[in-house]
Amino acid sequence: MLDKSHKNLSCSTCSARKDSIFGNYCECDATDVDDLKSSAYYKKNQPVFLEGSFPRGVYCLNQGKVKIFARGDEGKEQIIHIAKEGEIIGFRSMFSEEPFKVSASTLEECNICFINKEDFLNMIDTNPTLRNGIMKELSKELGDRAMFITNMAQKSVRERLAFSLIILADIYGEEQINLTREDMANFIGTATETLIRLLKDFKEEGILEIHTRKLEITNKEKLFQIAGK
Amino acid sequence: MLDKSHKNLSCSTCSARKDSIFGNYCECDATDVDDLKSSAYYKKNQPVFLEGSFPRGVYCLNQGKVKIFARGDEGKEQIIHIAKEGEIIGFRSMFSEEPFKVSASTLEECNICFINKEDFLNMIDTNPTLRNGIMKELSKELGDRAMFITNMAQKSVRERLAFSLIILADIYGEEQINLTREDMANFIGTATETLIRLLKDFKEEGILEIHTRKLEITNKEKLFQIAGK
DNA sequence: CTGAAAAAATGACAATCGTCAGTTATTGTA
DNA sequence: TACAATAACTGACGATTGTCATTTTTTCAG
Repeated sequence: MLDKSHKNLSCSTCSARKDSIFGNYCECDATDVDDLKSSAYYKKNQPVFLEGSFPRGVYCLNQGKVKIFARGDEGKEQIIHIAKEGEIIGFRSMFSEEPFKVSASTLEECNICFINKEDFLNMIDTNPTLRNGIMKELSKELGDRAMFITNMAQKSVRERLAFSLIILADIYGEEQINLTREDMANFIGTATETLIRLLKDFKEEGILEIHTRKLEITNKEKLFQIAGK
Repeated sequence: MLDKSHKNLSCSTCSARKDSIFGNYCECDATDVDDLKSSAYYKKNQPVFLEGSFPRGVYCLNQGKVKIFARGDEGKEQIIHIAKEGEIIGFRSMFSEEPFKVSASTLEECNICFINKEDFLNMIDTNPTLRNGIMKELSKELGDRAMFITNMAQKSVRERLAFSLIILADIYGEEQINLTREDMANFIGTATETLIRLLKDFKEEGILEIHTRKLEITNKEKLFQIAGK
């Protein structure tokens, strides 16, 4: 499944392509992108890019999940987003011409392709469909963040956990949610201990089963109820 | 200062123009925009656009401040952003082709210009400089929101108040901060009562003076200290 | 397979913060 | 100017949630 050779990933056979901006918006041949990109294997917990540095290009996730996070004043991580197969990450700072405001780090073993800044910007300039796709993506995300902020500000930790589990279940799809308690707490915006206690509550309420690190949602309906709406 | 005639605002004499995307990125003549836009006078607390509706165009603030807010499950407002003179609002949903995720409402008397959706999209398509400006703006905002989320999730209400006062002081510039306690609480993400108590604390600590609704910051240095970094 | 390190879990405790209920002050308007 | 409506403020109280300290479990490298 995972290709550790760093070489023979191809866009034309990329299983993540259909979920990606390229798949949806790029009329151009997959091979066009193929020629430009390079691909690499990442181990678990390996940085992809770091807050403060300047982008040299964009990353397209072929396989695996990546956390996007900011750091608070005391260095505590706040996970803003968890990117999965098909997503392109790291392009925002390229447009804003600022250093990265966030860092990205793999949550599991990953295959990630890389497209050079110049090549990517060139694609954007010459391909209106792709460009519109990117603008759409940026705008959509801004809307999502508004909701995220509202949830953070107004919901209790219990409600936020329910809400976040729904999001995570969606990201992990068929798989079981697989995050350290610390990462999960940093996504929800709470202390690790509080998260653990609430997970136990949820378990006792029959909402989920805990298989050590992996979580299995058994009553999604109730999660919606707790999350509110 | 405020023009209630709905008619004789001109981009070429617009004092907000220099702070706007148009001023910075649009090589085109101000009169080009002039011909397309219409302008209107808004009373205090008047909606500009509403969550759930579809955008018909974009709004350019000539005079006055506008709050951008989402609503939580119980209908409580969460203010995401306060827009001031020169800012363009309402264009995100135009790109995402979704209904508005947020609402906008005037905080004071305003003059606001309106540009039709088709005309604006046409400008974007034909003017790469403007387009890049918009993309830069979208990306920058996404970075800001990541920080906003982190602050919401990790800072205490006291720290958030300090942080928010710094932002508000910047938005209000020479003027004194002028918001209802409720709006301010909805910006910080706390209960109105808590906000009032903390403002009193800050006053006693010599950080600000309260002139009923208006706030005068007297010790910005200390605010930075409390906000953390 | 084993031991060390990392992660998960538990308990005790205090403080922050939200809620409710009520009073005082301010604003806008007839 | 007075009155109603809105906003600002105060007090009491308890629940939620964070912190610290410690134990148990899991993971992983040698």
